[in-house]
Amino acid sequence: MLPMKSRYALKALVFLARHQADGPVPVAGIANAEAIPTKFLEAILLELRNAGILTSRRGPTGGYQLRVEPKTVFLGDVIRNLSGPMAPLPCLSKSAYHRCAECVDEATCAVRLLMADVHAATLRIVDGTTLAELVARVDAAATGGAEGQSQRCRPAEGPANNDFDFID
Amino acid sequence: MLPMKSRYALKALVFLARHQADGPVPVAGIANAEAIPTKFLEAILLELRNAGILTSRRGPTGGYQLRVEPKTVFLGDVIRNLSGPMAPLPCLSKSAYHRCAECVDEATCAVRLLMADVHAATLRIVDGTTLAELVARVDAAATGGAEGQSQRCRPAEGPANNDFDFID
DNA sequence: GTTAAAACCTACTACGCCGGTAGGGATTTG
DNA sequence: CAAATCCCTACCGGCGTAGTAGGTTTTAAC
Repeated sequence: MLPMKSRYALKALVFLARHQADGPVPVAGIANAEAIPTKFLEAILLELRNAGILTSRRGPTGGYQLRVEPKTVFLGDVIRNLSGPMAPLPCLSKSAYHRCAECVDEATCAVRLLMADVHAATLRIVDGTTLAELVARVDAAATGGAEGQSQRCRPAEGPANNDFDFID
Repeated sequence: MLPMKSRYALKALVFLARHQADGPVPVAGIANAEAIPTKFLEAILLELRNAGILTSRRGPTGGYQLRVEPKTVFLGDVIRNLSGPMAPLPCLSKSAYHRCAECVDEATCAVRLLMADVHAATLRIVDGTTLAELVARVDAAATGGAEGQSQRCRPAEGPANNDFDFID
């Protein structure tokens, strides 16, 4: 499960990308629009600011706004900053690697071999998509309707087979 | 993070696939070989038996063994049986769907659009790989050494670009 | 038929993390 | 100065994870 922190952060960033021209937006404004607990969002935006993604201004007419262009914000970095590394196994994390206690031989660990692929696939998506691309995709989903649903952030690799119907 | 339950289960299944010819294997044997807490593994194997993947025999010379062929065991089902649905958002789960409370419009939810791709990519791997394929891959990693590392469970789709170096 | 090995079952628990809340302090505008 | 806003520290309840404890039942071997 993607933690609420990261979910709220992504929503707020999309919102801020939309309102780039409006100058600083106060926390309460975003919280109301996106149905996010205000105080919680406050802490989240602070972290995004410390991560260099947002700038803030205090006092009346203050608020938060994007510090950098949406096309330079990689969503993987957003998630990582707020919720830490997303490796499915400690031995697959580069930033927080540590050996699995129970692992007899890491090189031939079946779990690791499997999850390495999952991890790589996840990273390819979240680190291969920018905030700008995500906003564009939301727009496509809103205006395009059905055609927005089948659209992807990146052109699908290989044969475009959306024909799997797995359960979860 | 993949829960320990699923990790242990995968390890045990690989072990059992290797020892298919030996008849029933007692829990303690697997636990010792794979460095898994015996009582915990006991509960896990019981669940796998209830899921129809293993059979058991009681008494001396008893133990667990695979009920079905390794190539019919999909790893996604193993994880799902032990740790529940693996959707990154409740609104992406088919088996346990429920609407996100904070989501204003599901069809245009940015978080959902992004995570849907992640989810699909994950399912393609875990539901597209069988126990038999995983065993084969462990073998390749063990004997082949370096060439085993770059090998995938399935032929890579599209251009084989392993050239991303993301952090987590 | 006794012993022992194993599966099976129920209950309990310690710990950490997640998702907040509370309350105030600092800064800036009007 | 007043008010709006960001900023900071501290706290907390609930839940899930990763086990442990302690038995009962079945079955094979002697």
